Amino acid sequence: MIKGKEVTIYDIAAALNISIATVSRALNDDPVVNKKTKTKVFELAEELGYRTNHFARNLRQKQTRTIGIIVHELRSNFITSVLAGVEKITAEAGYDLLIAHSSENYIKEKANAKNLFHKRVDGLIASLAFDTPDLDHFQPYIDKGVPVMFFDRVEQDGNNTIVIIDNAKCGYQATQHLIEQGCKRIVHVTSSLLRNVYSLRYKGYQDALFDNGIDLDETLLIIDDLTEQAGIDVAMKIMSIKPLPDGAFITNDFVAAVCMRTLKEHGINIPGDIAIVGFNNDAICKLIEPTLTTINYPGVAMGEIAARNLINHLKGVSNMHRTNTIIVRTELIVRKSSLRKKGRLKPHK
Amino acid sequence: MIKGKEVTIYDIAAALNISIATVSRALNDDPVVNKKTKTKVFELAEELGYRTNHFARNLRQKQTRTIGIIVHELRSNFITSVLAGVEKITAEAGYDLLIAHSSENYIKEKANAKNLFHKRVDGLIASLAFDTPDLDHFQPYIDKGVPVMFFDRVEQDGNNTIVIIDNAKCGYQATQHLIEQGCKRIVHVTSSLLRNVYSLRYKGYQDALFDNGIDLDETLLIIDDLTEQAGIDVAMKIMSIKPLPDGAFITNDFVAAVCMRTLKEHGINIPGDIAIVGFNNDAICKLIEPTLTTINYPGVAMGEIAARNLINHLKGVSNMHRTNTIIVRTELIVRKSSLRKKGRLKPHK
DNA sequence: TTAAAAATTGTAAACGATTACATTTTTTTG
DNA sequence: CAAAAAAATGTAATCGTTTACAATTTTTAA
Repeated sequence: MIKGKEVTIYDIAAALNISIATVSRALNDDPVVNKKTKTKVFELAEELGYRTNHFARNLRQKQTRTIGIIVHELRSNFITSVLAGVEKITAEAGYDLLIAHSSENYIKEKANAKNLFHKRVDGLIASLAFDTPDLDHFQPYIDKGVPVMFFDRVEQDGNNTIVIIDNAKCGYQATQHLIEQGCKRIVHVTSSLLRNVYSLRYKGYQDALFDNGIDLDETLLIIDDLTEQAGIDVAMKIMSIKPLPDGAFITNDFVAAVCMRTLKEHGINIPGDIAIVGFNNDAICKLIEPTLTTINYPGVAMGEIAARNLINHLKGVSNMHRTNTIIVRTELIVRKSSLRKKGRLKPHK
Repeated sequence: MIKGKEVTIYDIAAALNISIATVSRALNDDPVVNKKTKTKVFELAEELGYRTNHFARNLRQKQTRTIGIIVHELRSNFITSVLAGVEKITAEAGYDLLIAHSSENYIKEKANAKNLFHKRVDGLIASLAFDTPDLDHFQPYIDKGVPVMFFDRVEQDGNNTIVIIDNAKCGYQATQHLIEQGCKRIVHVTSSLLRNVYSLRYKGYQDALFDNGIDLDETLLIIDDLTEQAGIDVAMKIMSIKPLPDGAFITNDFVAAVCMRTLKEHGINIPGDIAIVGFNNDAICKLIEPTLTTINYPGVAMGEIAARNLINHLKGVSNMHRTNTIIVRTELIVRKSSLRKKGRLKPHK
């Protein structure tokens, strides 16, 4: 391999005294070319350090073999899991992955959508930011026929293919569990109700209360962002409510953990005074004290499913637009932070 | 914008009755073209939904405007921070980022290196897997003159540009701190000593012991991988040592947290019986009990620095090969898990 | 042995930009 | 007003593949 100069199929063709067409076909393992020729081409290519020029290829073939993914945040356990799942599938299928993150910012999300569109990704996977009000910025993809797959944070207008969990059910389960543990005044700590994930969990919370004959008390609803400070503020707010709530369903494990720490620092017993359920099943759940009851959120699986569907669609194996909504299984994992009635449910490992 | 058909500079040229050369120049904001023409081109491009064909451009210009990054693991706080830093800088500079992860596997790392090489990234940023024995798989980059920047997990053979922390110093500080807290038999829990980060921390540990006149006891060295099970095993191993060690320097916060939990479950008091220092300053440090003393590891900064240096080099602003080693600042953050002598050092917030 | 069929290879035109060089148009200057 | 200088535009080659179609070579069958 000679420094600087790139080897092209012309070099191989010249050296072997055959045409570039044959070299190209050989390199692509076209069954039409003679096996001996193929071997010679492969060997010489290896020897010369040939690498295909993807730009020439893509220019000709009009496809990029690239998938774009827009996430609302990079530094999140859940998102990293999704990315791992997506990466696994796309890599296996020979696609590149272009990752963009919006930092929960609609403006940045729009810019990312535009950028990836101009980069001509063959398909897009996206999870929306907190404050994304509509899907207009994805319209160019629709117009050009580029498939878009939304996951987790979605708009449920019925026109897109989405991979989600049953947030309402999760909210219901979490709340129901707290009620079964004897809680009557349950705080719900969540984030922007504009986002499906939060509004639906809230709905599940409301339904569970209703089904158990508990009146909805809107003063028990606390909205926060997902920062550490939010966890502290939430704890302070909870303690300021009189009489003290006896349960809390917090839609994020990290916030729940910070909140718990703060409550404990103020002498509140968990689950004795307040039983707590989080959301996500992050690693911290098993490390804090008491261990945190939570909803297990299958990040890797969601990533794999989104990527697989998208790629199958691109390959023409299946038609994404027929399957509209994919719901991934979740589970309530009961740990000590919510277990008051010993023996009624056995704590999950 | 018409569905299906891509708009090219030919379309714009034809519509405006000018040559494609002028359109190309206008689009690139070449000062040579008339302002009025430029406006017309821009407006029509916008109206028709023109998007540059990066393949045609890159084919012609022989550059990809893409940076590759190989990380040893995706699902890690530290790595995600680095990625966030890298992404910020590369995005600002208009470069794409291709992310590959090796899952701590040398074979996969080699495959990734090869793949990104064939994708012709303009530059590469990499952190090595546990068991990577040499840098041969990066030789093609060197041969072709593609700059490679290693960070964190590196080989210090002196030929590459690397961004690291002073691991030996960190190891020394952590150990010295434990000694100052009265520890005499300090366990060192770490990972593959083939990797610089771990071997140097071990060296720092040894030096601190030596400087304090404490004999090195090799039975107090425990090697693990970084899984949850490892944390449990480590705890069991520590408890089996007689007499019980009175301190532990564990080179990973997560392992330290799991280990602490297990020790506590077995009735061991922290820091009373065993004082513990972790490494990384992950979010869990402040959430577990007692809060974990650790070394703050500046992930975002390392990512930014690596990316900035690489890009400056690519732009010809600076020559990477002149700066060989960049050392990023770290700090010991003292929390409760190691604080025995009250008042000697005040616990960090 | 030879015509037809099958296998293999070759020719040349895309793909959509950039850019050196040439040409035309406009402005400046004496 | 004409010539020179400056500004703007155009022509055409190039980047490295893929691929429809044509041409050649080899194999098969009668």
